[in-house]
Amino acid sequence: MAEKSDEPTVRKPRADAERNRLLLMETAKTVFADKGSSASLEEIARIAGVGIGTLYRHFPTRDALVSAIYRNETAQLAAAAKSLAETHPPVEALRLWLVQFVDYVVTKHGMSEVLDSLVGGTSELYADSADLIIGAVNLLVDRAVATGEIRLAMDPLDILRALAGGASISCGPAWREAARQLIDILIAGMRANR
Amino acid sequence: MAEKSDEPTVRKPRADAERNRLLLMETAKTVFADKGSSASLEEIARIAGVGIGTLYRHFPTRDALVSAIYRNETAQLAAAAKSLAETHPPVEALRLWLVQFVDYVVTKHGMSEVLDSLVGGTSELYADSADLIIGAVNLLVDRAVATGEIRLAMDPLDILRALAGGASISCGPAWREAARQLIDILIAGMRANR
DNA sequence: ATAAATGTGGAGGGCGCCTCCGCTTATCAA
DNA sequence: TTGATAAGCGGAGGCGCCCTCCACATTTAT
Repeated sequence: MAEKSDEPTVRKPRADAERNRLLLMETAKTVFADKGSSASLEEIARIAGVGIGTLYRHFPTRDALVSAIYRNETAQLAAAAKSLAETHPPVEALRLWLVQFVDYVVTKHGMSEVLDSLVGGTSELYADSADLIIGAVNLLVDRAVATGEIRLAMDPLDILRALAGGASISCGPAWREAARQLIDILIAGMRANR
Repeated sequence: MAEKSDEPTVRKPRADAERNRLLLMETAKTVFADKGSSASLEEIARIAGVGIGTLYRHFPTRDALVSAIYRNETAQLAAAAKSLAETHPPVEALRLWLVQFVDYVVTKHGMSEVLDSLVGGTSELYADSADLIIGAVNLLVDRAVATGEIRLAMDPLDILRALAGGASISCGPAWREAARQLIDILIAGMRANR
């Protein structure tokens, strides 16, 4: 046996396949940004210059495509929680991260798939990305609760739902500003020191 | 001229037309409740036993249909603001109304058209319903601000956006509970007495 | 060079949206 | 009651999108 010990045959993935995958993701990112998340998948394939079948092979569902596009950014957002936690006092870190979260959501202007993926909870496909976000917000909230600075009688995820949901209704820069105010109000409302 | 002075001919609206209009609204309400807001309009027409053309005559867009269905309930919700304002202290009235607002939204489980109509702002069709809601929340917030009990540095509508948006992501009873907590936190955060 | 695995592309069936227009039915005047 | 006529009905049909499927092309490994 000249193969790897556990797999009968391992073959280098075809070069054209990987090329098409990346091409589709780039094209989709542009088109989604232009036309919103409901853009036609056939149009994306057309613009990318590949057949519709190819798109579906790489991304069996619309969600899979969207998820793939934003996986990196999502991971970054989650990572930011850690670094904020290390460099800021608990409540301030939480506040800053929530602002970043809103910015992240707003730039995807109303892509309900993205939101569902992060905080909706039903989609299996997104489990990993969602876990990252959930872990991030829990880390920050737990820290702030541990110092006794804030109290929280609800799932932190629901705060994200409110912030993200607002964006899905009134997306764009206006919500960005509104959400900042909202975050301040929420933080104030959660503070334990009356 | 035996007719009205300004109109050449006024004729009683046909009885079957009005019948079909009501039938469609009832059917649509049921179907939307069952299958969500993206249910097929053709299916609604089929179940109602009318042609698709008839549906489109009465309700030129999906929004028009949804809007017609919930116009009454929306008006009631708006009216509740007035009666709460008369029977409760300002902040409590606001809190109670927000709870009612969430209940209202949740029962339409994630009908983004409804939400857009109320707080999204772009749709012309809903201007009247939206104005009612905007008037209601402004009334309550203004009252509470006037007594100095709360401060608010943002458009009250944005609070509704957050509450309604959350429902669009995580609809159902779970959000109902979460929103109640959120409302309490918001009220606490808006209180001026530190 | 050749075999085998891997990936491609687009035709095709299904469905929903919406328009258009020939036909039906209710209303009104005589 | 009986036309005349406006008002309304309904569904065929064009379009676009979704997604599957498979004959064919390309790549990799031998």
